[in-house]
Amino acid sequence: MKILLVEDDVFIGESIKDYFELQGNRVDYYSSPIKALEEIYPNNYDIFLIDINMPGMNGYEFYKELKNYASDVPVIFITAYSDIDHVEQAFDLGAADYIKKPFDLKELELRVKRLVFKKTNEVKITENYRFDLNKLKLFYKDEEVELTQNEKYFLEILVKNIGQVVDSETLKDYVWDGKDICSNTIRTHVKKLRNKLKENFIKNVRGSGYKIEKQQ
Amino acid sequence: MKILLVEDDVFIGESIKDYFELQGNRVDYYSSPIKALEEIYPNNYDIFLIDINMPGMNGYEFYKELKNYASDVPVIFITAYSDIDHVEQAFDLGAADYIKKPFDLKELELRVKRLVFKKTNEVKITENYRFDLNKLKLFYKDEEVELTQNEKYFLEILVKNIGQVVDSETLKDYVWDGKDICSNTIRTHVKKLRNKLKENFIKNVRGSGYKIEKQQ
DNA sequence: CACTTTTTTAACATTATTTTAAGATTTCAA
DNA sequence: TTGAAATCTTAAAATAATGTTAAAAAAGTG
Repeated sequence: MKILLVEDDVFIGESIKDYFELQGNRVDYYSSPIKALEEIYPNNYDIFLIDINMPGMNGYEFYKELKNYASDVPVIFITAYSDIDHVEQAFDLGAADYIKKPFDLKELELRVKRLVFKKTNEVKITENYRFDLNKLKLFYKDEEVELTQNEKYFLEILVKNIGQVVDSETLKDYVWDGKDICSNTIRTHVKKLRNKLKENFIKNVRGSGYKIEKQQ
Repeated sequence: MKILLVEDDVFIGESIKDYFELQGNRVDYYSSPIKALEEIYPNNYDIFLIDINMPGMNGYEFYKELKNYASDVPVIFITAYSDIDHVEQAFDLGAADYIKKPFDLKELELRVKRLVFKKTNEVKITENYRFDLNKLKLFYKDEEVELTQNEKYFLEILVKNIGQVVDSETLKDYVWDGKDICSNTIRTHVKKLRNKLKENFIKNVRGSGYKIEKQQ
């Protein structure tokens, strides 16, 4: 799971980051929303944790920006306020949840898990293929398909967005962590991956990116 | 909005019913899940509000039944428990949300509204065709029509100005980013697009440009 | 270090899309 | 009715995106 955390109180921020990283998650922590906007690809996250009261740009405005690029990523607003108006504003913006300070980290974990692991962690790709989003493992009829690290990340982001196109900027950022790679690298990886598959469920959408078709 | 409410505590049940009915909604309230199962048609509701701890049949079991007939209706579980096992069980079942007792009715309202009035950015073009302005996808009766990049942009600008003529300067500027293209290019694209459609909703307005007629 | 595996690059092949050109058809007004 | 302008249609050329292959570079392993 990859988390974007934006919280101006560095003590709270670091605590949350440590807590989730200890459980094997990836946490990108920013204490300033402005800085975050400059550096991130919103689509790469499973969830946003955003403080509402921050200097420079408040959490609502910040989320409005993110939403343009990642309308499907759930957000939990962290707030020191408790009045219903703030809750309402949050929900109007499409918030998935909100949590009031001070809170127990365990409670935050519950709320995060509730949103992120909405569905089962195994996603059915085709009749025979399924992908385990926790263990990043691909199975063909109960038999594991051996994947390299990059292939795992590649499938992870595709499976997370199953039915939707994942563009190459998102792929670069997610699989290669923003590193500058040659234009061919993605294509070569797709080729290698396809070679390992008995059915080619990795579809290219010309001019946009790659996707896995959603089953019905 | 039509709500199914199943809650064994009659005081809470009636309060919720009154609250939502005051706002012009219809609420079918049952204090017993067994009774509810005998009388209702699950598919008639926009949302289910289900208490978890009920005598006779708990909320999870009750929802499992409903789900067979109405898998798309979102459910909010009402619970007095706060431990993770219950939350997990709820979400394994596909719960859209849960809310802990005691809660503010306004908060429940916000959570309900968020689920029921999810905003979409889909524009109806004809009886069978609709266009998603977020994802730039065209659908014919729930089936996506494959479009090339330029075709997507072309439809986007037409749909955004539905009912109005879009002149060729605007088209050039929007689809081709101002690039100098031969006078025939637009026509060829229109032709290709029309070939993909079962109904021709792209009308030419001689001397002006193209438009999509507004539905009523 | 020597070996294997994985990742990246480069060069070229293939395919899909976009654009152009040129003839056919439609439309509208004189 | 007729001619010019606009639009439609078709095919083919030009361009751009993706696919393929092999080999070099980098990373991991004992």
